[in-house]
Amino acid sequence: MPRMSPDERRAAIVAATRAVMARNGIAGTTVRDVAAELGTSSGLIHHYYASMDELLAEAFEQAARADLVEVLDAIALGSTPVQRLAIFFDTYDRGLRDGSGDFGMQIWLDAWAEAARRPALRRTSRRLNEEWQRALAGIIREGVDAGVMVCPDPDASAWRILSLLDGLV
Amino acid sequence: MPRMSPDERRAAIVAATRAVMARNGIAGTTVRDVAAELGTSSGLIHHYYASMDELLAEAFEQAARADLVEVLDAIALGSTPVQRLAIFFDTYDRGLRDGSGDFGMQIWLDAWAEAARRPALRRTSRRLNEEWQRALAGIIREGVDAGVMVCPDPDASAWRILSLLDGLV
DNA sequence: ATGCCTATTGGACATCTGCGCAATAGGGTT
DNA sequence: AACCCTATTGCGCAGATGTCCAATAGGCAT
Repeated sequence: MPRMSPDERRAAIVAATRAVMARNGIAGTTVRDVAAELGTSSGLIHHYYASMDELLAEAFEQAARADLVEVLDAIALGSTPVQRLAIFFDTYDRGLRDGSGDFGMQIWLDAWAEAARRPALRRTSRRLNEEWQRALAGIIREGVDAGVMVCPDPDASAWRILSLLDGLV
Repeated sequence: MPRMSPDERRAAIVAATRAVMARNGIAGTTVRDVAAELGTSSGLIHHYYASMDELLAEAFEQAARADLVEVLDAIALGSTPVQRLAIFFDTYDRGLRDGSGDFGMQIWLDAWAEAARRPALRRTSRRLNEEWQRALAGIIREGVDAGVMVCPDPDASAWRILSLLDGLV
């Protein structure tokens, strides 16, 4: 109800959307749910976000990027490529158990399923996935350059490893 | 339009549902879509299936079981456990490329996402998944009994292997 | 104080969904 | 040919959803 600056309001809307998403899944997140979570009217959401697709994409991006940043920060603690790779697997594993982060990997399944109907969400999901791949490929490339790993095609290997990890959910 | 026997009609409804499911995904399959695909009225669907959930579960079961049977048939051609395991991986791999079968693995993602809202579909999905696990565990157990494989817990290993394969999509 | 800009409201609207029901029509039996 | 059973119709209902819009109100500059 209180009047907020556009930036604050946008942030509050996305935060409320993330909360509802974590509770009901992406498909179960409606404009009215978000408005109720926020304690405002539903019209306000559309004052800041042109479409629900756009809002869901933004909320998913923030949620997914938070997990990515968490893993990247943990990786930065490793001093060698091998250490960093070990930390990557360890943090990734902990992240998908929905323990520390906002929620686990279920949101990625939702995102992939909803992507068929929501163009903005599809683009965001695809972009985030590529960022994960780039991060992992970077570690492998470091290892190859340092001579402690052997991998003819780090990019392809990164894709395959991520696929395996995702499947473990 | 033509009058059909209950058995024929039920089969026709499920077939039409599978067609729509393959085209629009599980979430995008509505009663009216199925009726249009079938060339009948929407009321007819409810004359044979009490709920949409039930119909989707039945259609998913038939589609998923078709893939399972295909793999099981291929496995039967192998003479040794090792051969059978190789055939399993090979056929599974071909199946998920949506080449031969009705469609690929996308239906499993849809099923998992929709399972949150549709109890019957959730039960069916879970049951089919267990059948896959049982099939794979059976092969491993044969290998262990024959002394050509070593595995302390075939059931757990089967789950893990299936997770990995699913992730590869 | 006055006035303007805009954040915020609350509901209307169109669409889509699953579902149910009274009426119709087609075919097999007698 | 008369009849009954039921497969089939077509529409209506209630609920949910995304989107839009005219009206309101709160705060900042003047």
